[in-house]
Amino acid sequence: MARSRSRRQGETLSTRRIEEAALDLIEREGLEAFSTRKLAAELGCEAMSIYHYYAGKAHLLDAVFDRVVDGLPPDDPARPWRDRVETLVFAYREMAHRYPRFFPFIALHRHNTRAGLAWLERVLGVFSDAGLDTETAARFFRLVGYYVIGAALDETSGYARGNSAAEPVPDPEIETDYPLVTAVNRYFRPAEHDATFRLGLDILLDRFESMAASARNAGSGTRPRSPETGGTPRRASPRARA
Amino acid sequence: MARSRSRRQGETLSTRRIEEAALDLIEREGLEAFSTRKLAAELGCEAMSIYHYYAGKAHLLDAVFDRVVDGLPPDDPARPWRDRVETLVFAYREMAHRYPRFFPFIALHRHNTRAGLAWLERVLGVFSDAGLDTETAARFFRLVGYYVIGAALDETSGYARGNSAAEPVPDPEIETDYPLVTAVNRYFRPAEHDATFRLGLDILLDRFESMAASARNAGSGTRPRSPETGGTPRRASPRARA
DNA sequence: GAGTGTTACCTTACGATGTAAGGCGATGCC
DNA sequence: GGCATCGCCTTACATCGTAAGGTAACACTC
Repeated sequence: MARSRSRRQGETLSTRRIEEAALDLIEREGLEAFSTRKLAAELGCEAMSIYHYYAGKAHLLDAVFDRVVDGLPPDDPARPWRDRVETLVFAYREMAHRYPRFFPFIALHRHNTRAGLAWLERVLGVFSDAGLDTETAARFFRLVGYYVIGAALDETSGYARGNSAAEPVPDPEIETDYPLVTAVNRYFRPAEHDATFRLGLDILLDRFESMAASARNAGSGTRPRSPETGGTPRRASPRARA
Repeated sequence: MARSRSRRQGETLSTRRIEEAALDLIEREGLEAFSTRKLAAELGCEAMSIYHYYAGKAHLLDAVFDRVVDGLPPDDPARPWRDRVETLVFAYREMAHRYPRFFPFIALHRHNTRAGLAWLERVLGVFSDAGLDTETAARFFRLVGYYVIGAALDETSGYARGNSAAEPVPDPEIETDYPLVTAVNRYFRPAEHDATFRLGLDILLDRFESMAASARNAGSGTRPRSPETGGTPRRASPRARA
């Protein structure tokens, strides 16, 4: 019978095999096209066999999430602060590029599993070690996160996705009606992604670093006070600070 | 017959009625739970009736996308540059908060419809008017976009989504094993979103503005040269520029 | 080695989904 | 009055997640 096929081949199921096949299938066919039945076909088993290992499709995807996030690199507290952030940030971005179809799931998923929390804790550790108060570290952690996730999403899913759009505005019309879009398109090519990403990241980290520096200068011996735009960021924006 | 029910009630279908009901349903039940059948039930018609107006579900969603993006405010070229960006940026963010369940669709969707392109053109117009070269304007447009979209996604979908996670790590465990996550949680509450968002946005726009200022000072009469980290952003990051 | 559980996987079935194919009454035009 | 077009419906199908329950192979105990 087909019953013992997999066992005959020594291809017994396992969470590892299932999750790797799932990730593979997602990257090949996309997250929306991914189904337990297709996955089962790939694994040489029936769809319901997967439910022996996971309570449902969502739980399987959670496990894939964990597996990917768990693969992110560790932090090395011995190295300079900025190297540490950049290592983690670029590793995250590379992960997004390695799993572009699955990445939106990661980006929009609650990091409330152990692997997710461990990753958050790691990144928070680096921001904490920069020598600023908890609030400033927390805010920068978050806003750098906004930036990195936004960038990774846009690079992997933003322009590439052909979600549908029956009539994708003909090129000639774009050129005449949307001249700026046309002019700027040249800097949006994948070859430019690195440079653009670097630029924005540097701006954010520069500021964080200069705030840390001025906090250090300000008061040795005093509690870290709320520095520059740190403490309670003002609502009115601080125009050009030339 | 039920046939003429809708016509009796004077509730004839129309793209407008369909799209508004769709958006409403999506916001009530979520994007994934949205189906043409539920929408039809809401409209008092049959599922297939919708297909008279749209080639498919994807096209309907495209139309909803267009409708929402079309509702974004115009630009007022008479006002100061920074006010203009901020108006558009905050309007975009408010749109995300008004349609939190639909927003991920917008954020990850190609802006290749007329409404999408018009929006891009509008925002690009503001960045172009700041007085920097095309490349710098293009890069800042993009990286500010990364930031804003990342922030809006995180604020609306990031922490709120209970996508699944069978065993959501018990709080006591979080407190002992992930102390930084715990310490920092206080600054991640919705009440803090405004302040955090403002902080990051200001950092990015400050830099753009100061680059524009130094470009103006540098050469009146010369072509706008590539200023500061503009032209070809260096790979090696420019450490603390205290 | 017979009996008893447990594991690992399968079969069947159900309700939901997107949508292709085609029907049918009401309206508009000649 | 004849006929086309419009607006909406009926039916049908493939695909999806998964509930319920089965069953063969193995792991025990006695």
